[in-house]
Amino acid sequence: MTKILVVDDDTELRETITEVLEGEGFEVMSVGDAESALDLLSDNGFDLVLLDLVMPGMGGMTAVPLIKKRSPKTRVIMISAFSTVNNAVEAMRLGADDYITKPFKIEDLITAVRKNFEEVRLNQCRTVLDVDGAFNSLSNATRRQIIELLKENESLRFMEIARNLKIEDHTKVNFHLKVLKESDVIKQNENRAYMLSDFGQSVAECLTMFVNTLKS
Amino acid sequence: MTKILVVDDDTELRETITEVLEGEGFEVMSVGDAESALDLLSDNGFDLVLLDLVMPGMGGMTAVPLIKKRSPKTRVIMISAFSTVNNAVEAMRLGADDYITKPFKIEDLITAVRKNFEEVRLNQCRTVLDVDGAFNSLSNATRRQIIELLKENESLRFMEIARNLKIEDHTKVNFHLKVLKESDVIKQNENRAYMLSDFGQSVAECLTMFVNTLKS
DNA sequence: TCCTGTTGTGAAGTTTCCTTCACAATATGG
DNA sequence: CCATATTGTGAAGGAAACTTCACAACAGGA
Repeated sequence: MTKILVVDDDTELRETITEVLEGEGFEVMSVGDAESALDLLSDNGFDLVLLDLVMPGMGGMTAVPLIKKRSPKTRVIMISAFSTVNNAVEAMRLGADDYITKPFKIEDLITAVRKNFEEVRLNQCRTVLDVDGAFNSLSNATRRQIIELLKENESLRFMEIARNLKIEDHTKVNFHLKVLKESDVIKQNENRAYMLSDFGQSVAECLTMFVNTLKS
Repeated sequence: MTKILVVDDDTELRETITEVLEGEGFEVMSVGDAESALDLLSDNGFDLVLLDLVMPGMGGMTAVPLIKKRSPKTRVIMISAFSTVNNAVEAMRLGADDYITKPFKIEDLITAVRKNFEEVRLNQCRTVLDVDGAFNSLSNATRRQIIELLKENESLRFMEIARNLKIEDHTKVNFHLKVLKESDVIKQNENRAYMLSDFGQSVAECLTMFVNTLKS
């Protein structure tokens, strides 16, 4: 269930937005000022905040970085009646993920909300998969050795790797090579020799960076 | 079985060394020139090379970097009758791990060999354990999220973490917190709130570095 | 040609990791 | 003080990762 928090001092508008979004299947809460919003955010995990720019007490511009600090993965859409390019840019620089101007058609709001969720999902899928693959490769000591070996050596034949690692059972080596190949860390050239892929180069660099950082 | 390669043009000395080291329980091969040594090294996994500095054909000084490039984890002990400080320094700079002067007492040779193996083992134990722990922590997506959360937030209570991750089953969170605590990535303060340890700070930095590198 | 070393596959088996469940000790607010 | 929320433990089951085994295609050298 995706949770949205509406922050606006205009009670009527708040209720309208709440009803509409609940009609779209979201779980919505709303508060009238930024301070209450921040309190709520620290406990409950909201996915998105609709934040009014101008409010009594803390304004939206001040609230954005605080929200982002407290709950970094929560998306923030700024809503403003006093729209200038500068305001919009400033809000985005401070961490807002989107910016829409009042008055807005209710469909535009829904569109903006959906768009932001899609972006979140896309981002997560893309990089999480890559990072997952990389860490999966690196979580195993044998595979780390293979990567380091290939970083030193450009390209190596199967048995060269096996012997260098002093692993008797060649099928064991084969298993890990397969894993590395499936996550695109290594590839085979026309002579069946193994070498790092482009992605593998990055992973190898990260690995040494990592080891160096941990040593110190 | 630890394998040693002796490279020296003096056949008699080679045989002596071979016998002694075999008597000590090592598996020893020997060749009379650096070129043959390099051929052998690419296939078989030697742990240590005893390398004469002066030989007909390729000299030891030239051979050291080639050996290290071909087989980075193999230790190289340089042996020289023409010992000067400069030679020794240069050999070490080129990648030799130790340097002993001819003539030497046979015990000194054995001592040097043993010392080098111990260093290897120590190094491996030390850093491999740390790195292993770190990668073990990072190999799991939930644990990565926890680390990122704690990187943003300084310190968090148990339920704050659970809610932020949207994990219903709190014991699951507890499990991963335990793993992280056991590998010294996180710790608990006096209020039972969780925070990154010093080691955890490094790990967290590595993590973001890693993610950034992979994104590009 | 045969033989040996290389490279590979798929299917057990084994271990390690992760999740879930049942239960409990300790706060903390009303 | 009671009720509820928080925090924690250990054991049992399932899932995923790793290892081992049996077998085979294929190349190159004697």
